[in-house]
Amino acid sequence: MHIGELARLTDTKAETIRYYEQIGLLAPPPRTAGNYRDYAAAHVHRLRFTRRARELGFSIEQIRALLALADDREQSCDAVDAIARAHLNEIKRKLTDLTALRRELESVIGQCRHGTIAECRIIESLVPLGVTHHHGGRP
Amino acid sequence: MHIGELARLTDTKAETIRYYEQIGLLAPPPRTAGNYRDYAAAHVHRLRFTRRARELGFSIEQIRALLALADDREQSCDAVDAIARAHLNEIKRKLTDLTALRRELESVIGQCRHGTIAECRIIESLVPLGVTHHHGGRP
DNA sequence: GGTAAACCTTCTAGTCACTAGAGGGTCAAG
DNA sequence: CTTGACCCTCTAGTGACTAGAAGGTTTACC
Repeated sequence: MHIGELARLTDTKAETIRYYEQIGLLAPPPRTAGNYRDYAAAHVHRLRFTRRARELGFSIEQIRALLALADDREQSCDAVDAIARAHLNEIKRKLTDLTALRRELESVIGQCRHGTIAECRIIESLVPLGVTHHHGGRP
Repeated sequence: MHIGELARLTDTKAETIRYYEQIGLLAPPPRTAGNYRDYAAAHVHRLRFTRRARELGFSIEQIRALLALADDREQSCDAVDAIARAHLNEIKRKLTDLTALRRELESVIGQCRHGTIAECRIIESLVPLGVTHHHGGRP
């Protein structure tokens, strides 16, 4: 199968597939007489795995590790579990940060009285300390 | 004041300050005889504003707009409000996505029975459709 | 056989917001 | 007069792609 069909089957752009090959995430397929990449079912499987992991937010390096583990069928599943848990912790951390951010931004926006910039509370909120504009004024 | 002191006062690396100057976010200060950047209080204010906005997740382009608005003191505050609200919506969207992600990842991890890779539910969860490995097997 | 469209190839450079490093210049203290 | 802390410019790297240029291949149709 050509790269376009693999792209369709995995919902991935052809450029991304070539990029994955370039960084060694997807094995280079054989080429046709016309130098076209010639993929087989195993590539579809591998790429679907990769894309699904990306959807779940795993990094390329994490996926590289997962792919290596997935091939060693006798090995314990614990290493996989560890990668997934590490990723989950990262997501939880981001959620905490974003939630704090939302609260803060909501508070900032809630103070808007829709007056002029000069009395804008949002702008004021963006200056952390008691630093004020001195537009030609004397300090 | 030299770039190092501005860096300390604003909790920003000197490289970042030079970067902000390069992209036109911070006005180029005058230079000393020895070609050192020579900052004044206004720069501290401006950079604090910028850094605080970055902490709140505003993009450089949003900050560029906010800075332009902040200088026009007669103008209505609504444009500022609009930028902040747009950003808040973006944050809410990310929170939704990330929450869904956490749920999904928790479910995936919860299925781990700590056996071998061959029977690993996490690995299985990473293959979206009913695509299976055929390690030499006949399809 | 000709040709046009759809597909493929490689290579390069752009995105975002910095960060790191090379290779040098300046300045104050001892 | 040298040491060390600071500063300068310029270039390249990060992650995970994405876009575009300039060309080659295949397929469908006349």
